[in-house]
Amino acid sequence: MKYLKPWWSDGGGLLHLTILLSLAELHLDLDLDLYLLLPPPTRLWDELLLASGPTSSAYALSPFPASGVWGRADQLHPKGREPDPAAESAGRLLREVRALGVPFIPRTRVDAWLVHSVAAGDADGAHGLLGAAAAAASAGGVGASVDDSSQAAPGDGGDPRAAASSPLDAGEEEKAPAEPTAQVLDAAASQENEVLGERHQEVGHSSQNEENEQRVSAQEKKLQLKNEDAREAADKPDWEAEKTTESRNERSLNGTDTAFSLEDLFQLLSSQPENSLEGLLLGDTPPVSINDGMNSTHNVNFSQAISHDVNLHEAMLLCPDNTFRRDPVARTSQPPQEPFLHLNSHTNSEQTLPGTNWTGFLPLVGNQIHLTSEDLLHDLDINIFDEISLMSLATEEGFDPMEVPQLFQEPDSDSGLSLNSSHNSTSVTKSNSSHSMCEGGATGSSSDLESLSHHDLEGAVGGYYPEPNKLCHVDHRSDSGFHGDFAFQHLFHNHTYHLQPSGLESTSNSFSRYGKSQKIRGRCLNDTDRNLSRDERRAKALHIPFSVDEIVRMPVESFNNMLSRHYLTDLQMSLIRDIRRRGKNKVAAQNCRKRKLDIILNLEDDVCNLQAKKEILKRERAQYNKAINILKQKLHNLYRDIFSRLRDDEGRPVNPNQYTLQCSQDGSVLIVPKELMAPGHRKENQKGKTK
DNA sequence: ACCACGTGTCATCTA
DNA sequence: TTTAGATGACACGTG
Repeated sequence: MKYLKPWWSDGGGLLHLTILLSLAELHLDLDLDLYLLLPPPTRLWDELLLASGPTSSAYALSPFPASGVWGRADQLHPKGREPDPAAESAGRLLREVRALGVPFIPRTRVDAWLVHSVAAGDADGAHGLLGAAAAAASAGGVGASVDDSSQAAPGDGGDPRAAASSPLDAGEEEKAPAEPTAQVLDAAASQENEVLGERHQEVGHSSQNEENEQRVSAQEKKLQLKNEDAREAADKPDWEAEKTTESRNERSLNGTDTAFSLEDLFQLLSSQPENSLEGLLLGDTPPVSINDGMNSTHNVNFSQAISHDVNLHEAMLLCPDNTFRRDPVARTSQPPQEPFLHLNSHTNSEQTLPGTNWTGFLPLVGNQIHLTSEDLLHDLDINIFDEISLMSLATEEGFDPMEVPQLFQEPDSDSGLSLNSSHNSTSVTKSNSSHSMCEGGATGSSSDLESLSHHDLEGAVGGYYPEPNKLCHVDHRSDSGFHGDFAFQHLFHNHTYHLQPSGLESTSNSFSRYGKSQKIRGRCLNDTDRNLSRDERRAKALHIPFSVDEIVRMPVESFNNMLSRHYLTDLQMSLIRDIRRRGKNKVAAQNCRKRKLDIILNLEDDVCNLQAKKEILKRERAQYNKAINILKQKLHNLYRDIFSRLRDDEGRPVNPNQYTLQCSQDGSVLIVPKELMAPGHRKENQKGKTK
């Protein structure tokens, strides 16, 4: 899992769309629909392209005509390629939509979106982005898929309406004509359900109103059932509730799920009076009957809905005319064309800021999106959201790194991180809890940050609740409602970096904490986070502006210069130094072990070589001994032969026991009596006797 | 459950 | 004296 963080500054308003991209999917899924709003070319593009690979169908629709960059993401590479007609068509559509102020939403096959921050007082800008994004998504052709766009674009002459007819729209949507841009604008103007009826009249589908009513009724039933499930889950212990959730997930995957869905939320939103979103978010709204389009209706409290994992994006994408529906059959039949929106209710707390009228854009989206059970498969890792929230802070204006440790502070570290959007029993974004969610009561807590809080960040300055406008979070887990400070009560645990004077922790503590974090990491982190080292996640959490690799590998001078060039808090500085120390030591330990291993291997080789030499020497020794014995035997035989032939002066045989043979330097051989072979005199005696 | 191995980390030593 | 590197020891994960 890897997330990219596009941004878009719209007329002074700043809105962050933090996107979680399953880059693994990018690699695996050739039918990926990826539309991003990014100001290319940026490093993000490189990352995206690098991650997505040449086979992915990532599209980028730049909201900036001035950038002149439109087209497929892989064609937006700084190297520069010719944009394909489909992308140009989509770009023209987007420009038109943007010029008309129609909402636009990037249709992205992502694990999750996070509408992070909308600058206060710039509601128009925010609406422009979000609305435009929604419109683009509704246009379908823009966000459908590469194939879709490429099929529609070449001949449409840039007509956005052509692109607006999404092949993805299946079922009832296929009955409805493609919604032209003008109608998108109408949808933008319509912020209440009643407007939707007008829109349907315009398109000549008055009968849809009746259908809508039927769907509303069905959704009401559905939500009623869901509320019952929620109540049941609330009464059950955690593990049982979890089982219930899993069971529900399974049902959802089978297409029979009646879990609270996007349309539920959207209907709820649409049914709310204008400017009531804030009230909704505060959880002070009465239950609303919602039809899920599947013959069930539910009374849903908005706070409950939010807490039940309803994504704001999802809400944005919902069609207020209730034409939105889920079509598992169509999804399975056309998997590549299915919109793949994994949505979560991570909203920016700034939505409650004055001047940000979220209700203005939410109902603007007059698009039809049918969620698929596949959507539910893509869980959102809570850790990512944790980090997204933090990273988003870093990009916002007025971000103070000093706040980071304070952000980590949370009164109840065991309450579980509520970023676990998929842990609620009625989550529409069903998550695969097997790999993204923690088990147990503290489910959803970010192991990453939890490791920080529980293991490394303890003792840091705290007691501070982050400013609401700095965070974006919805507690999907809470069944108790949607409180005004919901976004901050569960977002951060005691995620504080433990700063000691030495920057180090005692061995025992660090060991125990390390072990705990390892366990938590293994249980809670998704694949990407699991691949991240602890320091990497720490650095990410503290917004260290350097990569761990840089910190570790950088030469000392460069490292010091780097530290001096950037304003870093003591906390960050301490973490950086710790990261560098640990990284260096890690490399040193690896080198040391490698050396040790090499030494051992060399010694083993030496032992083998020496043993081989020893064997050779043994064999040589044996051979030499054998040769010596042969020579001795020969010499002995020679002696016997010589003495057998020797005769004394009287002609008698010479006794070899009494005489011996001596070779002189001149080659002559002497016969010397043994008793005369005294040291120092033998030579002379021998010579004299021989003579 | 036990063991071997690899790895990260810390404390300490060394150049 | 400071510092980066080396290394022993410990804890943990994994097969």
